[in-house]
Amino acid sequence: MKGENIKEAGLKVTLPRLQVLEFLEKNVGKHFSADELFTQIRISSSEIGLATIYRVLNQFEEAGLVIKHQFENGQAVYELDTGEHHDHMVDVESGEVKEFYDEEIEALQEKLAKKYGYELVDHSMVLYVKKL
Amino acid sequence: MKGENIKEAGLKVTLPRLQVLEFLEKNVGKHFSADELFTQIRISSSEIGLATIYRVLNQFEEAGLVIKHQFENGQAVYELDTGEHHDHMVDVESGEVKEFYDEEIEALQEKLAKKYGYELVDHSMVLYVKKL
DNA sequence: ATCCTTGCAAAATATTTGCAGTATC
DNA sequence: GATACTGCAAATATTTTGCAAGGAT
Repeated sequence: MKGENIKEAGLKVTLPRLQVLEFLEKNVGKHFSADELFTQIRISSSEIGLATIYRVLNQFEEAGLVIKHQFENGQAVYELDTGEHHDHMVDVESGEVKEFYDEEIEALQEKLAKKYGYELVDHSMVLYVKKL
Repeated sequence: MKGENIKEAGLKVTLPRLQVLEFLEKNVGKHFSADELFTQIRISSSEIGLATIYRVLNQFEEAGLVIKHQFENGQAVYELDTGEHHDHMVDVESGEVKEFYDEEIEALQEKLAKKYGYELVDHSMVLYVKKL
């Protein structure tokens, strides 16, 4: 169903919400700022307001539909939450974001938490990199 | 010497710069937003401008005297760069923050960046944990 | 004496909110 | 039809910049 997950979040299935969700679904693994989403959706179709984008993204985040990231550049970016954990690598020169998953790192983090007497609940790791 | 590291950064040793640096030196391991520094320095002494705080912090960051962190709340925070890198472990139940350093993780991050054709410039890692 | 630095105010960014009209259930 | 939602504009919040005055070497 098209707006099933929107409805499940207790939100009405409206055009702006569908547009935002569908755009993110078409671009899984990529990250967009509110302004980029605004521009993209404006280009491909109708009259959407930037404020609405922000409102919808906040509601989606609350509902667990999207993940919000605050990388080092001031602007927050959003991506669809596919439920599959991954970490991020940010090219500090181009701003490009790559996702990656490394079993060794994950295991090491578990081990580290235990070493300090904790259980690992969640983590975030961002590598800031530049091209060699 | 008091303003030695300021001078070494190619900056003139001025009152605002000394005040910011000394405040951070008195609070190693803690993090402050520009606004908090502004308020704190205003309370304890003289007429300093918020814009100056921002300028000084940017210069200090450039010079490697302070580290800037962009946490999840929009406001950037700064801490003195003691030269000792560390990551953070946050107890999700108590809110307590532990700093830690692990050679194996550091090496693995370098390796990972290389694997994707990048040079590691910086990284941030936060482990969210709870007591076992 | 020169050039850097400062504080203030205004500008630039990023995001949120008030409101009156509109669409969804 | 009631209520939630929207777009726009105005309001906030954070950080940067222009400028004239003040300070360091």
